Amino acid sequence: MAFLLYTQKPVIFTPMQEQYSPHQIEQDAQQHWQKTQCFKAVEDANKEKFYCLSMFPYPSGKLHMGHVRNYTIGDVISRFQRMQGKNVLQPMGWDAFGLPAENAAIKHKKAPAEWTYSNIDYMRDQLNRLGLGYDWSRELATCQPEYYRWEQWFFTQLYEKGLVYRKESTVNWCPNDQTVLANEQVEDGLCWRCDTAVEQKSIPQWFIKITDYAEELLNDLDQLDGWPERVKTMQRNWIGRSEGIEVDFAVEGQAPLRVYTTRPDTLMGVSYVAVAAGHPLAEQAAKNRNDVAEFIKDCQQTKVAEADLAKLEKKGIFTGLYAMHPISGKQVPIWIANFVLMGYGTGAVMAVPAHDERDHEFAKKYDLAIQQVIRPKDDTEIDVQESAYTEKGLLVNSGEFDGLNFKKAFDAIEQWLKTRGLGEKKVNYRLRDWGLSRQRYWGAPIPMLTDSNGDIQPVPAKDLPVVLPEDVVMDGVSSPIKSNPEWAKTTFNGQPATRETDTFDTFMESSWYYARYCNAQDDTQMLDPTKANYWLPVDQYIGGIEHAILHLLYARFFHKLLRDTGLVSSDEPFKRLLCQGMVLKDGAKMSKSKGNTVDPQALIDQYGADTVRLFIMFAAPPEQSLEWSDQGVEGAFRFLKRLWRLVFEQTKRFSETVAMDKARLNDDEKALRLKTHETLKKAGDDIERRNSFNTAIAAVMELCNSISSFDSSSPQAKAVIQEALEVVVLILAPMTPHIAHELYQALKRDDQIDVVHAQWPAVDESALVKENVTVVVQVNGKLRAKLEVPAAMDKDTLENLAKDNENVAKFLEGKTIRKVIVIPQKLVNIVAN
RNA sequence: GCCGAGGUGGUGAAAUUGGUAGACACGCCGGAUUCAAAAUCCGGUUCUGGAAACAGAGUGAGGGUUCAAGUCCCUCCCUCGGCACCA
Repeated sequence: MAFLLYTQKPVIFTPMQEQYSPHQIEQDAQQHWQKTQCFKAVEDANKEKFYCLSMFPYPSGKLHMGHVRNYTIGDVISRFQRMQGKNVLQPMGWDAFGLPAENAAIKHKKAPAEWTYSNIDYMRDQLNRLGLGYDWSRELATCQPEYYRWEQWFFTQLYEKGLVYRKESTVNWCPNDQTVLANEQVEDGLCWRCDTAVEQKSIPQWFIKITDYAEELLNDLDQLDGWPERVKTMQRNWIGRSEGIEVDFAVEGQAPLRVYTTRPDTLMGVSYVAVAAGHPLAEQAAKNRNDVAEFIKDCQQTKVAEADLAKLEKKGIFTGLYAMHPISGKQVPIWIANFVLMGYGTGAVMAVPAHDERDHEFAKKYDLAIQQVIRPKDDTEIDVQESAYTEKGLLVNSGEFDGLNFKKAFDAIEQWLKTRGLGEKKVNYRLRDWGLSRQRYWGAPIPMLTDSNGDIQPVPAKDLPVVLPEDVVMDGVSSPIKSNPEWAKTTFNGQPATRETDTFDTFMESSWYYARYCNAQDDTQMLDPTKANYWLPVDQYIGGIEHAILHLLYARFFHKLLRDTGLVSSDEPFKRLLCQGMVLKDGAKMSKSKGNTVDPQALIDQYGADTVRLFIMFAAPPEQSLEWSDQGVEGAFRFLKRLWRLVFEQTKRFSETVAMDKARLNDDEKALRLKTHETLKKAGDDIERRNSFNTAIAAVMELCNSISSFDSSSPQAKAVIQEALEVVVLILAPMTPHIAHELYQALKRDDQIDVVHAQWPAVDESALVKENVTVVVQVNGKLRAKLEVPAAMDKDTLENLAKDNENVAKFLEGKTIRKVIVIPQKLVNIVAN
């Protein structure tokens, strides 16, 4: 026995400082975490894992408030889950390829790589100073060949599987600079460098068949219970599944004109057909007609963004050609319209002005026929010459199809066309295949080449990675790997060959990084299935709502590609998703261009990281936008100082503190225990289930207010306060980890104890039992009294007590009671008139 | 234009399942402490009327459902996010 006592670690305890000095304690805590390597994650099949991931940053220079918010949320969840006993993985890396590095390179006359790597070093240090608990041994940067080589390899695998193809596609083209522009580089239709009007140009580009997975990407949204409904809705609409038919309109001397429609019931009301400016028929018409050629050129004088196209005034031109209606045999004019998109459906639409608003507008403008073929089911009078009737109804003026409803007409017309080989049912998606080619330098080279026979070949695995040279000079116009012809020279099967000089869309890198963290330093394979299947799927993913569609859809798609290659076994990459709102100042998004940014670093220097973290978690719920307030930060700091003082005062009472005897507590002591355990229960639920950190903090503040105003003179009172303060510190530990590290040691009187590994405390249900409750009494729904009654009071007693209340009786005077609603422990509503 | 979200005191917000609107915090007002200031502590603070008790109004606008609506339904207004080459 004596031997055992002798070998026990002696408890060392340093008395607490009276003043809260954030910089000292934050430095100490961060050094402690560094020394103990407590955030390093190791696979352990016996422990439940929790993979918490925040969207990795673009290394733009220094952290902004949006980053601080994103990463604080992730860190709170990670630390909370660790306190629940989970084996937590929280990695961090860098989405390092992209356009801003090229712009900075031109501006600062520095190579993009150099600029990027120095930003990464600076930002990594900032993340550490925020006290974020990352496993840095898994750090990755997407611009490193060790990362993108696997992406190149995977791309060649997809090519072999037939999921990759090349086709002509339009880009923004500056005719003066002779270069391709990103949408961002087009300002009011002009090149941002030289103000030349931007044109659309068609060039060959690589595509990946995301449409092959459209159905699965749509259906699997149903299994994502942990995703916000709004994000799933946006993805559903983006994929845009529709059921319709494809119909052929015969054109004399030409191939039939195929159109897609979701309203075949209106087929008999077609008065013209419209094709996109890029449609073969449009090009055909332009050969003999200068005005048509002019119109097509005009349609190309715009940016390729859909929003810009949608805002255009609807314009069209008659081609001089006619198509034959497949059922009536009548000739309908073929128009070219600027609102028809070549990339969607067949690039041609049938127009039914009577039952489509856009067609109606167009028909009015160009004086085209408007023929009603649908009437309302309820026989309401309508005038289709005046406005389009777009509801589904019953067919009229449609010959043998008259009287049919939408569903029956759809089937009957489809059948009619099908038996004559003129059309058939078709499921269509709004989703388009993913264009991967970028004509920019700072990206992963697309691993393809043209061999000596002129055939296109994937770069063989043994020749990967195709390394992007980092030591380059940017001239501001052309990509260095395009302007240096030497770079493209290579060999294939011993013969000279030419490399592809386009690079990948940066969404490629961000579509699989979450999986690479599982074996980030592995130079033998893309993913290690054993490790990947231990950690994946990500349990909680956190990032901005602006990524709701593109990034999250591409990542989901990539995960399915990885699965079908046998690298992972799950169907979806992210189990739960939290989309945090923006950080605003004076009602506008914080941005350099608006000049309303607040530098996180200055605030950390002034108040410490805990204050910044606490403010940002308290100021708004995570999914809402957050209005920045310097005074709010001051308030968070004030709260931490008050908390420090509360704990300090308690440490001065240690010698008088006895163990708690629950049976001997007085009413006030019971009330504080009730508050303590109510707070614990609420905070746990708020953090884990609701991601409602702001209300968890508000609850802790309330508990601190109760502790402050509590009479601490009796020995039992000190035990109750001790319990309450331990709960406060443990609830705050995920949010303000540094002060919690220090205060937990002070409360436990042990310099060795580490709050990072503390267990989340258990709620004592016996402390939650309430003897009395407040019941609200309403007369006709208006509040007239509040009653303090025993919780167990039955309905009848409650009703009678309510009626006897003086103020209630006053409002019932001269009235007859019609109905009384009694909800025990809550409310009595007396309906009277 | 299309898709999605949001609108509550002077400000950020809370109200979790239709059941006390405004918890918590900021700011402001008053007080204590101080030679003074900072810091700290105590009290008040939706609006209108009232000394108060209390009453009336009130969650972007208008309508509806319900004993009861910030919450559900319809119409409209405003702000924000995305729209495929910003990330």
